[in-house]
Parts: sequence; structure tokens; C-alpha cells
Amino acid sequence: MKIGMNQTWNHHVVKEGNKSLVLDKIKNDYPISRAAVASQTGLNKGTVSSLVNDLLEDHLIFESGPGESSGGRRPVMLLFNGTAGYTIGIDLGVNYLLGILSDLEGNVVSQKEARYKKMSYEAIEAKLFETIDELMAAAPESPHGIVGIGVGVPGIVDKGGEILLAPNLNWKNLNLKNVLEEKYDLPVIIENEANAGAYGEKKFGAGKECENIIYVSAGIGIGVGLILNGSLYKGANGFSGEMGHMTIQVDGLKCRCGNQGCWELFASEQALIDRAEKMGIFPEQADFDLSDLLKLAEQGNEQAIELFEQTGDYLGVGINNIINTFNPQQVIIGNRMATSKEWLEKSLTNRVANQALWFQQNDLQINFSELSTLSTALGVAAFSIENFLSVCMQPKLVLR
Amino acid sequence: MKIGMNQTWNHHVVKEGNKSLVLDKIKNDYPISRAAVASQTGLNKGTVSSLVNDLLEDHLIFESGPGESSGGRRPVMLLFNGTAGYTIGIDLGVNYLLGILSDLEGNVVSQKEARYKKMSYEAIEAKLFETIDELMAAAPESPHGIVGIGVGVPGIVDKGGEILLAPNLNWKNLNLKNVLEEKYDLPVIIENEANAGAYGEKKFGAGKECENIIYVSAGIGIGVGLILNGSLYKGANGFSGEMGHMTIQVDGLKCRCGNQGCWELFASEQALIDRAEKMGIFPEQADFDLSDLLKLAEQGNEQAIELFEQTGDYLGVGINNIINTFNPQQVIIGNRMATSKEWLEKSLTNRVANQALWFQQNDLQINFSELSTLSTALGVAAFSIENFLSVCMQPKLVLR
DNA sequence: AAAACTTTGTTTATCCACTAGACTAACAAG
DNA sequence: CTTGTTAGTCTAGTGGATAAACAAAGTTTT
Repeated sequence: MKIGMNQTWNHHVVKEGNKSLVLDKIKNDYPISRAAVASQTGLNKGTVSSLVNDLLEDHLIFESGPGESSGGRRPVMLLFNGTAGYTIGIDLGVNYLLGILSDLEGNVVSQKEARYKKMSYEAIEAKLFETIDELMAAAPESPHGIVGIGVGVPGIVDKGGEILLAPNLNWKNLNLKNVLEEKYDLPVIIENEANAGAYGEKKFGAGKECENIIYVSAGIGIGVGLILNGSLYKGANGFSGEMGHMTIQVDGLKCRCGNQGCWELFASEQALIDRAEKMGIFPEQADFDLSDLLKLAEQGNEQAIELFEQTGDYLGVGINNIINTFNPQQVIIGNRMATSKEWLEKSLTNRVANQALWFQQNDLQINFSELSTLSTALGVAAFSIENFLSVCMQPKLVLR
Repeated sequence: MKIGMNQTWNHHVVKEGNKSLVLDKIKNDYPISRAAVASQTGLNKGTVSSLVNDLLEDHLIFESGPGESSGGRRPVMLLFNGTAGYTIGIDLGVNYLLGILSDLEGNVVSQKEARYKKMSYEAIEAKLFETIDELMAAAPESPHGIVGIGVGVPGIVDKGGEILLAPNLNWKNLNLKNVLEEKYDLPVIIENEANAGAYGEKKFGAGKECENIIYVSAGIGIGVGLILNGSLYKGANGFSGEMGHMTIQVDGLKCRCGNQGCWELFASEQALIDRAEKMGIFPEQADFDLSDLLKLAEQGNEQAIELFEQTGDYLGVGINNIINTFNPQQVIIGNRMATSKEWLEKSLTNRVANQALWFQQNDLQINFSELSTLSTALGVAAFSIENFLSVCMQPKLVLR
């Protein structure tokens, strides 16, 4: 927990902090007794008892039967109540919409997916409402019901949750947060797709133990989500991680962004497809995508395999830059390109092993996404869950 | 203030936090009355009075005469006692050693500089001791005396303060922290030169108001210090900011680091000198440096001016990458190359203005160092000061 | 099986720091 | 001099943490 600028410190803050401490302990290590919580957090037994009672009242935890004795009275085991509420996470892609209903532990209870091509905002909005409605209907009965909605979008989101620019959707200055909050009267979080993916991996995926994780969302373009010191870094205005437009070739080819030699001109899905087209790898077929190339590689087509290896190498170049910049514990490659792990990994790790500074390579993991297509949806769900739990920790207002 | 992992929350924490709040308020806005501190922090008048008494006892603040009345009793003005103690900051360069004695507000009271070439570790250590001794002798009488020593070094420092590698000094696995702590029995902080410079600018220089600052230390090599969300980001092991070895030319020239096309092969002082040598800009002179080139440019030598412009352009390429990565409020160019501001600035800002994403350019400042050669020394001094003050906030141990 | 010991969880008394508001001090304006 | 205003201190009250006593429910020893 962190304290904002002009926050004064008083009893409420202390209680809120300790309540979080106890809940986190139970959430991570359940089943666990009050006594164990006390000794492991350093809090007094009495304090723990009282906070546990608060949490029981809120239905955030519950008691199960007695546990094993260790030579004395048998402890009452406490469990985190993952189904005290549910949250909706939406991955709003360029040509797909994926919605999940998740419990408070990130277990996916229900899932809806739709694919489309070049739809208007109105049509996408309708699809979005439909998806949310269906997921809400699918939620089991629970003490807190649906606690929030999160949406990950392929674009620039400012700190107020407004979508400033989503080039591939042709959206500009769109306040989806307000639209959804008014319609559903629930807390809504809008986040960039790469940021959300990073958070998803941190909370529920490959990055659970790490404090410094860089998530490379490699799809049509490349975006990067930064988990630094355990929390998402968003920059001054929320525009961090636009590393797809990092120059890796001075005075290279022009990019539509205005820059030259951008990383995503070398290592994105689009770059791969463009190169394949130039090679004339599908002489008859004008319209092909990543999965077609994947099939070809699986059939042993050497041209296709070399294309992937080349792309893996270029991915490695940018990841090298990432490593030198951030000294992370972990780099996770996610989004659509992660599906080609088999054909990218070798050349990618080769590039890094040969060219990254040696001292950066200790304790460094380079992984492909564990959550596969769910990273973003689970990430925004995680934001909602965290928001909900932090509200639960706050003292209730007493009306007089 | 931030709370560590297993810290429990109790009244000590509350008091510590509020004491910091009050001290910071006085430090930033003095002269200020107790009443104003109370209303501006949101704390109760009584609480402020009691905390102010603590601070007075510690000599960290003092009372001056009464201020202006605003229609009632005249307030007693409180002032931060910048000379309650002094700290020593050392910038240990590749061929120079700069030491300063600073008060708690970063005012330089005394200064010592030495230049050398290729000295052994033992010789540098002797010089370092000599400098520290002289600065300590120069410190005025004060309640807390010398409160710490900070050293900035051109190399990789791990989180424990050990210098793992300083290639230009030919140092490896050197625990200077232990050496100094044993000799002087004072808290010692060892930090990478770029990190220190970034912090110096944040605390006392161009970056005072900003929370996200990237400090580009451009000298023989290029290192980068990252101030993210108001505090220094050091990465998993303390190796962040090695952006001099960021690839900006895929498969470009080999760098001694093992990588190819590194930024510092294009934009560092060394790169500038190498290009000048190739051009034969000084036909007779074999050994020249940055200041010689500067003189030439000032004389209107077109070759030299073009060299600087080229370098500024290359600096811009890397800074572009930095902007897209971090979305900072401010980028500060420091170290030796900052002395050539006049000849670098135009091409540098041109490159950024033309090629950085438009939305990144709002509220973005690109500055050259305000503290000039003192950034690093003041930065490590700032670490010492902060460390001292945070210890002052902690409750005293009562012996029974 | 009784006694002794252990461990769990609750209760009680105490402490500490903050808050509200009364109170005192010092000044300005009429 | 009176009234009103602002500054700073003091006192009583409150909330939450802690330590220690206590009660409950086991296990181990004799």
C-alpha cells in the first residue's frame, strides 16, 4: 500500500494497512490459522483476531473446520473466499472481442468470444454491451455480485481512462469509461492492452514472483507493458511503453508514426507478413495471416521457418534494448506472436545470449506468455479486483 | 514514504509519517507558521505543535521572530535548519575526482577537485581519503556534524553498494562502501554516476517539479539515470539504465560490450572524438579532447560544427527511444557533453520534434543540466541527506 | 486416567498518537 | 476599551495496537 501526497497518517490508515496485510496473507497462504497469521505478519494475536472478524463480516474470508494440531489446541483454518464476488474482463482487440467472467482469484468462470472485421464504433459498442450482459447473467450468486468491469484496448489511454487514440480501430478521444459506468453503474477501468497484459502475467501468470517484469505485446504492432517495483509504470500521461516505435535502424525505412527504422517494422506480425508477401511465399493467395504462415512452418517449409527465425532475431534486438534499459527479472513475450514460440524462441534467445551485457543475464528469464490469449482480459480483471479489495479495506462511512 | 514488505502498521509509523510530512512542508515552504502547516497538511493544530517541538529538539528546524499578522496574533515563523549538518559528495570520474561539502539544502560550502590519468586503485583511494579529510576539516560547527558520505562512480553498482565493474577504471568487485564505512564510521552510499546525476537534478536542479525524469549522462560512454514516480529506479540488481548499449543500428559496428550498433558508438564523447580523428581535423595533434573541438567550433570551423550537429542528431535518436519508452516529463542531458549544449541542441531537438510521436511531445521538456559538473556529487549528497533525515524521523530507542 | 504441557484464540488493561474543541495569547479595527 | 480574529497550547476523548492474562482444546508424560 502506498500513501498519496497530502494524506495524513492516522488510525484509519493503520487499520486499513493491517487489514490489507492480513487479507493478503490469507489470500496467498490459505488455509492458515489466526495464530500463524499473527506470527508471520508480526501483528499481535488480538489484533489479528479483531481484523479477521471484520473480514469474516465482509465475507472476504471464511472459516473451515479445524486443522491439524501441532501439539496443542487445533487451529481454526481461515480461507480466502474467492467467490465473494466476480469481475468482468474484456480484451477489445482490433478484430476480435474476448470477454471473461472471473472470480476474485482470477479463475475464469465464463468466456465469450466474437470475431469481426472493420466494424464501426457503434457496432463494436453493441457487441461489447451484449458480451457484458451475457457474462453478468452467467455470474453465480455471491455476496458482492459483479464488482467491476475492465477493458483492455489497443491504443493510448490517458490517466483519466479516456482513449486518446486507437489507430487500428480508428478511434479518437473516446470516453468508453463514462459510457460503461453510466450504463452499468459499476467501477470501470480502461487500460492499454499491453499494460493490462503485463499486469495479468504479474498477477496470475508467468511473473508471479517477480517485481520487475517487461511484457512485450507483439501483434500487428508492438506495445510494451512495464511492471517496475511491483506496480505498473504508466509515465507522465499514461503513454509509456510505446517501444514498437523505438528506432533500431538509424535512418531506416519510414514508419507511419513519423519515425524511421522502428522496431515494429522489423519484428511485428505485420512485418513478418510483409516480408512473406515480398518473398511471394503464397503465390496464389493474396490474403493470408500469421496462422497460415505457422501452418507452413509446421509442414517444414524452409522459407517460412527462416522468416520466423529472422523475426525472432529482430525481436531479440529490441528485447536486448529492454534488458539494458530496465535490468528486469523477467521478459514475457505475449499477444499473437507468442503463438509462434516454437519458431521464434531459438533465434531470439541466441541474439540475447550473444549480445546482452553478461551481468544482465544472471537471474534473467525470457518467457512466452503463460496465459496465452487471456493475459489482457485477466489483467484488466485484476485491476478491477484490486480496486474492489482496496475499497473493502477502507472504513465504512457511518451515517448519523 | 513507503512501507516495506512485512512492516506492520502501528502508532510509530503514524508518527514517523506525520513528522516527515511536517518537516517536508517546512523545508519546502519556509518561513511558515505552525497554523499554516496545520491547514496545508490537513493535520490538527495540536498534532503539528507537538511534532514541531520534536523537530526543534532535533535542531532540524528553528523559530525566527514573529511574522506578519493577518488580522490577529502574529505567527511564530518556522525555518528549516539547513546547517544542522553537512554531507560529503564525491564524483569519482575516470580521470578526475570532485568532492563537495554540502549543507542539508544542497548548498555547496566547500569544493575540492583533482585531475589525473590512469592511476592505480591505491593512488585513487589515497586521493579520495585526502579529499574527504580536507572537506571534513572544512565543515563548520553544527549540531549533527557530518551525516554521511556519498560516492558516484562510473560503473555498475549492485544493490548492496558493491562496485561490480567500472571498465574505464579497471575496477572489479570492489567494496568501497565497507572501506569508507570502516575508516570514517559514517553511513556511506555508493551509486552509479548516472543514477546519482539524475537524483541530483531531481532534488536540486532542473527537475525539481517533475516525477518522471530521465537523465542522460553523456560522456566517454552513455549512461542513463531513471527517476520514475519520483524515485530512482534501479532494476532487479541495480543495473538499469545501460542505454549506451541500446542498439540503434541493427547489425551495425561491433561494440566492445559484445553488441552491435550501440547508441554510444554514435553519440558519446568518444564517438565524436573518433569521428574527428578520422576526418583528420587536427592534422598535427594526435591527442585532443572535447574541449579542443569545442574551441574549434567556437572559432567557426565548419567541420567541427558539423561534427557536433551530427552528434546532436544521434543523441536525439536515442532520446526519442527514451521518450517512447518512458513518457517522461523531462529529459536532462548531463555530464561532459552537456558543455557543448550550444552546438548540439538544435539538431537534437529537431530530431525529436520531427520524429517522436506527437502525443508524447505535450508537456515534454528537454533540458541540459542546470547543475553542470555538480550533478553527480550533489546527487550522492542528496542520498546521504535523505538517509539522514529519514533516520531522524524514526523513534529513538530508549535504553532501560 | 490424571497431571502437565502446548497451542489457539479471546479478553482485558494499558499505551500512544491523533482529533476536536476549549482556552490563552497577541494582535487589529472601530 | 471593546470586539473580532488569528496563533498556539492544553485537555479530554477516541481508536486501534500491544502485552499479558485467561479460557479452550488439544497432546504428552507419568
